Amino acid sequence: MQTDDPDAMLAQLLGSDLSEILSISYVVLANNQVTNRHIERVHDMPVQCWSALLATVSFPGLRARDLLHLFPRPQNTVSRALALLEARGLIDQRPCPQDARAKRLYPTPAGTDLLATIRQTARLRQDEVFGVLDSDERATFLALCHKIATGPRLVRSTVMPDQAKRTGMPLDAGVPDARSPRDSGDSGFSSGK
Amino acid sequence: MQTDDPDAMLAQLLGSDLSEILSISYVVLANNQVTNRHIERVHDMPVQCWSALLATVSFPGLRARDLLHLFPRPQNTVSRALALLEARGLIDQRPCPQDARAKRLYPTPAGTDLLATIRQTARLRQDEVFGVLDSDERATFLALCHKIATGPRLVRSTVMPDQAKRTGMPLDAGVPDARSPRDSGDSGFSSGK
DNA sequence: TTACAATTGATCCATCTGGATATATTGTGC
DNA sequence: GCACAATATATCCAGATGGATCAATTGTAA
Repeated sequence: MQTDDPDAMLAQLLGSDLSEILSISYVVLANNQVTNRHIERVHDMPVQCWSALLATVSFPGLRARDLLHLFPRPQNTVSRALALLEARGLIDQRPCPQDARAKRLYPTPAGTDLLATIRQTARLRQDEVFGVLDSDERATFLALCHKIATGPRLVRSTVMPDQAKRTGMPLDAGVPDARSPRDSGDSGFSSGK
Repeated sequence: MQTDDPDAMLAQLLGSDLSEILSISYVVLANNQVTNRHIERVHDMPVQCWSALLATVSFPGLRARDLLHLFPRPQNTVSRALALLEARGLIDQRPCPQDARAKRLYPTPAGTDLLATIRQTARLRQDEVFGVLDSDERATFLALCHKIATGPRLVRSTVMPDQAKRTGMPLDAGVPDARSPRDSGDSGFSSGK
């Protein structure tokens, strides 16, 4: 099937055999373009920073490793985000008495204030994105999202296991690049391997 | 409210005033950790490459700019993804007769084959993620996703406009000044982090 | 025609990302 | 106690990212 209309192409992809993954990814990608860029421009802060700030304000005293569970991202990304938040005086990282390796995170008043500002804009944005649904639909969508989010295979896949290796790739030969040092386990994110 | 259980924290965030945005973002972030890493490991290819390959196989003859509409990403990212796909012999970029600026994209047989492999795995992954829903729920979820995806404010926000400036400036109508890169259509609009 | 804005895609380059690794601490078994 | 694995976080650095810009073309209006 052929078409030249971008909207028709999008509609067709979102109705294909990969409709579910493509649809939800499209929504989040498109929203990220708007939201992340806005927060970056207005507050000079990448997305992982205000995610971390949100969590810290919501759960004062949590540890960096808890953030990995709330916002699945590489561990060093979280570490740097916290360093930035601390450098800006938005959070405090205090050594944990029970475990000297860990640090407990607490928002400063400035951090709490800034988050309140961001939260307000984010709420408006949320209503903008989900406002096309009526309130019953919104409730339904949220409930289904939660069901998906708590599914056991979302984070621990069997069809795409962590230890999968490279396939033969019989037909590349033409790329000078070729060497990639990937491998090994997933530091940080997983609780077991 | 205080808790030390990461699962309880997650549940609480996903039920907060930002529940909808946080929930859908969580699902996609978690899935990306699994899917993108897998494809990268197995096929040595970043996510934007197989997205572009999928689109090219689905709509042979499309132009790079169409990809921006299908997969909202920075324009240079798309440009590089296509260069890589071509270097690997997975697509051809042929000059467009109607418009010498543009190039039309066509999959090679190798590209079509590789996409078939990736598509199969992606389908399995999709069933893994959405399999926690019964088929009525899946249909409902998909329909609601589509409604959200086609909402006019998803891509063109009013609360987070493109021309927003640094902190301190509230969202007054801004300056509808001269040289603002307004696009009535949707060219090079994109870019986000 | 000429001039100029708009559009398509490629490229520059400062910054960011993330896999690997390092450092410090805790826990466990002997 | 000691040795060693596991855990919490920080840091290194090759390579990716993305905002800005460029060159080439097209469209448009005098």
